[in-house]
Amino acid sequence: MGAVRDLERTKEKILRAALSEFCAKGFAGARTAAIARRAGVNKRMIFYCFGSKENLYREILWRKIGESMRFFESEPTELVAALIRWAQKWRQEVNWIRLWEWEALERGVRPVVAEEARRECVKVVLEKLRRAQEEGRIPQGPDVDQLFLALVAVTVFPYTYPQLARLASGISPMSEEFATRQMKFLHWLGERLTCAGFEKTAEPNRTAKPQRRSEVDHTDKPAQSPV
Amino acid sequence: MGAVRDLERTKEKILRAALSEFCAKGFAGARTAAIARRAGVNKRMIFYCFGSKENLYREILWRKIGESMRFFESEPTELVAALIRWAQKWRQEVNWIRLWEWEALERGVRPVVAEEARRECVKVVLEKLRRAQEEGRIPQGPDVDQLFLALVAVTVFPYTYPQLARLASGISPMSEEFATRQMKFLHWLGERLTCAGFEKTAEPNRTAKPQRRSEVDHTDKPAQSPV
DNA sequence: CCCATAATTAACCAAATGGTGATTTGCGCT
DNA sequence: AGCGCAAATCACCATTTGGTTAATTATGGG
Repeated sequence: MGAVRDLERTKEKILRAALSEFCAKGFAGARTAAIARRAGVNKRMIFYCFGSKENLYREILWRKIGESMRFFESEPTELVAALIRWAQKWRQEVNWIRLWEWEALERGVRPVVAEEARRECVKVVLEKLRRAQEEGRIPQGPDVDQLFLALVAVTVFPYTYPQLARLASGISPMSEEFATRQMKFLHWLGERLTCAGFEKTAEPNRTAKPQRRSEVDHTDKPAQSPV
Repeated sequence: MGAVRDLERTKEKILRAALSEFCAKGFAGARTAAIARRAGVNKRMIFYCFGSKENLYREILWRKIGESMRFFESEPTELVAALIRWAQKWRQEVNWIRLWEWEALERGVRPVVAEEARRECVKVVLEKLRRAQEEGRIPQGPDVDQLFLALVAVTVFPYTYPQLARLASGISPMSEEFATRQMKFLHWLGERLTCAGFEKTAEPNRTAKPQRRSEVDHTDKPAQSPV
């Protein structure tokens, strides 16, 4: 086995360990010694491989951002489906959310890494929403920007503030039970947002017309419906 | 002026400075030396007054939680109004949001301080929602827990992830422009959520609930329970 | 005015931190 | 076998950290 004295392998081990550590403690709170211990590697190797704690952090952000971009690119256009899909994604990627959150808190408004890539990623989703709006699949009323933020907000929030989610619902946001309730709510919300009277204006309209019910698979399949 | 050698005054100065520092850097990132400098006070005084960094932090949480509870108690029952009111509140209390967020990240799911007080605070709002639901002022469909989380989510999100808000909208979430757009969106959303397909039975019934103010306790124990 | 006491300060400390220089160890090659 | 070189280790550093010991200064009461 080439596992001894294999630099690539060592790098991977460090990256994996560093991801956990950064997710758990943030950049400032993370300890290089702890990363080394978790990785089962001499602390010196961190600096040998990545030069500095900062560089290591950047490297991890790059990787994670790449992943998330790939996710958004393959995301379904139908609103309820997207909501469900996102919620599931966040649930199984709490670490990524935490990383994101740490960064917002520690680093401030300007992304330290891959600003362009991120902008691109967001733009793609916004574009989809805009097209959906033009084609009448979602209401014309709201700003797509704001709508997008709201959709992400609703799905991500319980994992961003697990404390509050637990206080409100009485159970852990990581539990199956919570996920079920959330799905149910997201369905309701999605229907609300898409169905009633979006043909013309955002005028409140009494004709709550049941519309094509979106098929949602709770399993995390690719759910392809590109563009 | 009695500003010289006044312990209460000194405490206040420290608390104010510590609030900024903790909001900016979190607990781990905050530096006692920086707090002292900001407060224009000898570092030793922090420990003289509060015993430890940890205690100082707890004290601040206590105060802020008290504030937020008072806010929620006086909050309007009408949904759109509540949305608007919350959004405005968050906007002018970004520091409080940050503190909250830091805590979620650094301290984990279990509140370190005032768990009971918080639960009470959430319960009050949930109760209002439930009543609104019974009286038909908001739809019967959704779980109040989930609805509550979603409402908070939508209003708080831009300030939680200013990076993303900026990427999506192109402007700073702290700008006037953003606030305007958000208000417009919240109106739209509120209408959507309340109007279609149920009867509106307006009954301006407001019950003021007397609230016991908790005594500040430096030795607040985390109320441990294995999770 | 004096003195006990409380508020304030200065100097200091042990532990921990990110980071390095020097050294050893093992793999691949001839 | 022996050599070159990269991978891995070890011991160490300068700095920063929360926290403390002990000295100093003001204040209010007698």
